[in-house]
Amino acid sequence: MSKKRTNPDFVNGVPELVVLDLLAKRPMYGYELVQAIREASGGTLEFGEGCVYPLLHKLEERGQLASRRMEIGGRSRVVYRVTVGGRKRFAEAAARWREVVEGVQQVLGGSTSVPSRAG
Amino acid sequence: MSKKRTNPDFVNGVPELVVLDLLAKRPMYGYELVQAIREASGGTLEFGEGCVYPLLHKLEERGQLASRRMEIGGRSRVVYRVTVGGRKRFAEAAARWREVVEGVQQVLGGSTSVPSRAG
DNA sequence: TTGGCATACCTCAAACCAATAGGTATCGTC
DNA sequence: GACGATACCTATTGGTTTGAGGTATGCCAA
Repeated sequence: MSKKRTNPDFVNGVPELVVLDLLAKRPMYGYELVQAIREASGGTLEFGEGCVYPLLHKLEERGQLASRRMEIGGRSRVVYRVTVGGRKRFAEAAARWREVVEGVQQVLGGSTSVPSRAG
Repeated sequence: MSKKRTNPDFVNGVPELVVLDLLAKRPMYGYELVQAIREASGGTLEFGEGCVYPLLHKLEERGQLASRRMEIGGRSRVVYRVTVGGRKRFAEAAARWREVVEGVQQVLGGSTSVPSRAG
C-alpha cells in the first residue's frame, strides 16, 4: 500500500463549486449528485460520498442549500436545492475560480507552448 | 478578527505548479520568487514566504529543485533551479491542472455565461 | 556607534479540505 | 434468510496554505 493522497491535485473548493452549479440546474439527492459530478465532468472530477455528503450538510448549515425529503422510486430521498444565498455563493466562487485560472494562465502563459527564448 | 482562512479558494498545488514554472524560466531565490509569483499573475496569486520556503525545501528533497548559494548584490542568496525531474514533475502537474480546469469547465459549461462564439 | 527599515531566510501551530474506510438501512432477487 | 446495489452518514487521516514569529545582514540617518 502506498501513501494515502488526500489532497492529490488542484481540487480544493471545486466540489463546492460544482455542487452549487449542478444543484442550481436541477435539484438532486446526494447519491445522484456523486454520479452527476462524474458524468458532467467526463470522468475527470470524481468526489466520493465522504466528500459530497459532509459538503451538502455544510452548505445547508450556511443556508446555501435547502433539503427536502421526497418520495422517489417509492423511497424517501433527501433532495437538495440551491437557495438564493447559494446562487450568490456560486457566483462568488465561480468568479474566484476564474481569477485563479487566469492567474495561473498568466504565469504559465508562454511556457506551455513557447520554446525557450534567449534572455 | 474573524476566522482564519487557511484554504481560501482553489489554490492547492498551484504554488508548486507556478514555482516549477517560474524557476524553469529563470533561477531565482526565495524572496525573489515570492514577488515573481505575485507579479507574473498580475497580483491574483500571492503566496507568502511561509508557503514558498517550505515548498522549495520539499521540492529540493524530492530532487526536483537544486539550490546553490550565489553572491548577488554582495550577499549570498540561495538560488534554486529546476532539475530534469522537476521539469517532468511540472509537465505532469500542468497536465493535471488542465484536466481539472477542463473538467470544471465541462460542468459549469453553460452556466457561467460567456457565450464564446469562437468555439 | 546606535537605531530603524527593508531585504532575505527559516520554522511552527492552526485551520481547512478531500480521501479513505467504516457503519447503517432499504429494496429486489435468489 | 442471504446477498448485493442503492442511499445516507460519520470519524479519522493526510496534506497544504496561512499567519505569525524569529534570526541575520546591508543601508541610511542621527
